[in-house]
Amino acid sequence: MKRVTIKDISKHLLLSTSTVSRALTDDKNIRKETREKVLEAAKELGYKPNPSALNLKSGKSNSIGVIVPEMITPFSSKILEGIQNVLSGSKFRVIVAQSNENPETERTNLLMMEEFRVDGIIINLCHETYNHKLYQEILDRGTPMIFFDRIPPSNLDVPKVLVNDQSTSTTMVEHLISTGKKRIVNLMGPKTIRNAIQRADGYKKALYKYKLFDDDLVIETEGTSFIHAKEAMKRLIEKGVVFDAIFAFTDSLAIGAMNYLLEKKYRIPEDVAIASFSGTELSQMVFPPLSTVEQPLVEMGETAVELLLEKIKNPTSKNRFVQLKPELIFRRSTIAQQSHQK
Amino acid sequence: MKRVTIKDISKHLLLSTSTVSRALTDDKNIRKETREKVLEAAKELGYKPNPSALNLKSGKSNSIGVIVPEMITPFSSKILEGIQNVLSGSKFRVIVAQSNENPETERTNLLMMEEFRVDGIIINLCHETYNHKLYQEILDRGTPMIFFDRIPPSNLDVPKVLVNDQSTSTTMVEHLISTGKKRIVNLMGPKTIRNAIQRADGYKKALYKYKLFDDDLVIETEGTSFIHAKEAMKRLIEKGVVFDAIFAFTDSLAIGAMNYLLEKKYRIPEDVAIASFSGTELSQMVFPPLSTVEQPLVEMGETAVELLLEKIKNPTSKNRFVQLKPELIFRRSTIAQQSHQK
DNA sequence: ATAACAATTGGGAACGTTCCCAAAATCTGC
DNA sequence: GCAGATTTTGGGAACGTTCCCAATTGTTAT
Repeated sequence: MKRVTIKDISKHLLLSTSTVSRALTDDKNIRKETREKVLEAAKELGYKPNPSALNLKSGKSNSIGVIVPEMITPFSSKILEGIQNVLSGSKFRVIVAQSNENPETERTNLLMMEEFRVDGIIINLCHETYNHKLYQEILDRGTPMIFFDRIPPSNLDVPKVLVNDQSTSTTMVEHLISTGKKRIVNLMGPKTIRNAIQRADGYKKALYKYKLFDDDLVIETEGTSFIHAKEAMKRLIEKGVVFDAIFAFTDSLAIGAMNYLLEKKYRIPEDVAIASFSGTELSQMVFPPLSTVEQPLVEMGETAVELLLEKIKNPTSKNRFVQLKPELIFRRSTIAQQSHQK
Repeated sequence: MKRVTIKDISKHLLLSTSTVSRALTDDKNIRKETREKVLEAAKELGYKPNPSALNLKSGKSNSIGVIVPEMITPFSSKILEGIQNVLSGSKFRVIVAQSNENPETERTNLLMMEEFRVDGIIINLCHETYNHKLYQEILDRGTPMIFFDRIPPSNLDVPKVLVNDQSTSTTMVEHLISTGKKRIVNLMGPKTIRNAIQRADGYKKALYKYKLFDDDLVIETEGTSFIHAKEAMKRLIEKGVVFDAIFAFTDSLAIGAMNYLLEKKYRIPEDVAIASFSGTELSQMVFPPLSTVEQPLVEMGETAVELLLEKIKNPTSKNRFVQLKPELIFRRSTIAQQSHQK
């Protein structure tokens, strides 16, 4: 299975490899007729450039690394869709790795990508601080990185894409309040995730404003899976906390909580209303469908690559911080009637 | 950001590049002390081999392409987990592409991977026949391919991994029958997917056996998303078909159908029991949780890479066809009581 | 027709490795 | 102590490309 190389073309046409290369790279220093002849022969012989040779020459791998904490929910899938949208047809390939919510795995993935000399990395962290030093090192060694969704603390000056977690959370919690709920639980994710804290802050702001805040209402989960939400709900109920609504950190947590409550014969939303934050199909796949903060995930992916391409093109460009606008979608988990449904 | 090369080491130690290379590749023709000296220097200088150079030399890219129809459900994610399990720590990198259930995109992905000279491709088809010729061409040009889950017709002699769709479906449908259901709908996927037909065959076998078959009970969906299931259910009900159970092609379809019915105030499983086929977390994320045929997805991924590595090592090895054993899990969507739940 | 210049082409180094072959160093046994 | 065998090292081609520089061809103005 010998592959056609530039040399094969040059032999076939009795031209030098330089000339063939010129034709293929659209160099101006070549006669039109020659170029056409070469392109024709290339097509006829089925020539495909050898990426490794290109990479070796240029020192660039023409590939972009994407690291995500998980792919169990459609969240990352949507982001990837956005990334592919921008990159399809370009010279860049995408290499994807999952950290499985484990900072050590994230570390391995990062080093693997760097070793592979990707032209840049797009990453959604799984722990706010654990690999902080490594990010800086990789950046210093010259690989640009873009952060989205779960971003690092602000003392790391890097391009970022995300939505305004705090103010959007406030709005969503105010919606719960507007439906008459007074005892709203914040099912927050682990504190090692920045957004969990941001969204909790937004929640608190709303509760303070309406003088509804109570420490007992805030409960932290140990992880981000629906199972962790069930555990947390169990704890909450055993503790005897009274509540009539839940604002959850993500769709998965909201779903775990909702199922636990349905099992215990609670009515949603009459007994307990549930709102979440995410933007994945999951919120529509359960019953009743969830009111949620729908983040523009595809757009987030697109934006992230664009920021990266900008950085690759011009490494000294300023680090931009793009904030996207999420949409609040009200569904039956907070509103009993059929109206208002998307 | 100049990277450390073998030449840097050789200059640093006043050795030839050949010797350094020998030390690094664990060649026996080298003095122990020399090797140690080199390895130490390599570590000290932070040497990392340049993959492109390796690839150029060997003609291999040390990467494996994985093509999946979608990543909205956790199905592909589980498969990837298995693939990563086997490959992590190996020299192979994984490149993932989604076909978005579009055979044309699948085609582009395949050609892209071939152009990138992946060492092999692991694929889950999105259409049984559309790219049939291309598979053969790629195989003929020397890139091994492994098929899993949705496989091509048997006239393509390739390694495959899957579960026994037909007989397992029969068993699951018999479970529905055993709970007293008599009008069992087969919510089958599109006929362009082999497994949809296989599972439908298994379904039919069970219904024939108990003399319960009725053409009206079989309904094809236009796609594999939960929305397609809702559409199909709407059609079915408008047609006036009476039914008391559903056997769905996948979790997503089952969920779509279930939500549609919950919305219409059907009780699950009392009015309509629902069973599906898949093995993803989705079946546990909904309420009531779904009885489903749980496929060993991680194992399926692992097996697929193993078959591929076998093929890469020995291209003329026989094409194996591995059939994995799924597990039937009975949950509340078919059994009202709390017992029997996993 | 010819010098001067522009357009086009060819030769060959370079990217970072491996590996074949030859050279050098070391080790045998007598 | 030396021929011959063996171990260890170095030189340099090769993988497929690009790109600099030089060589060739074509064009223009005198």
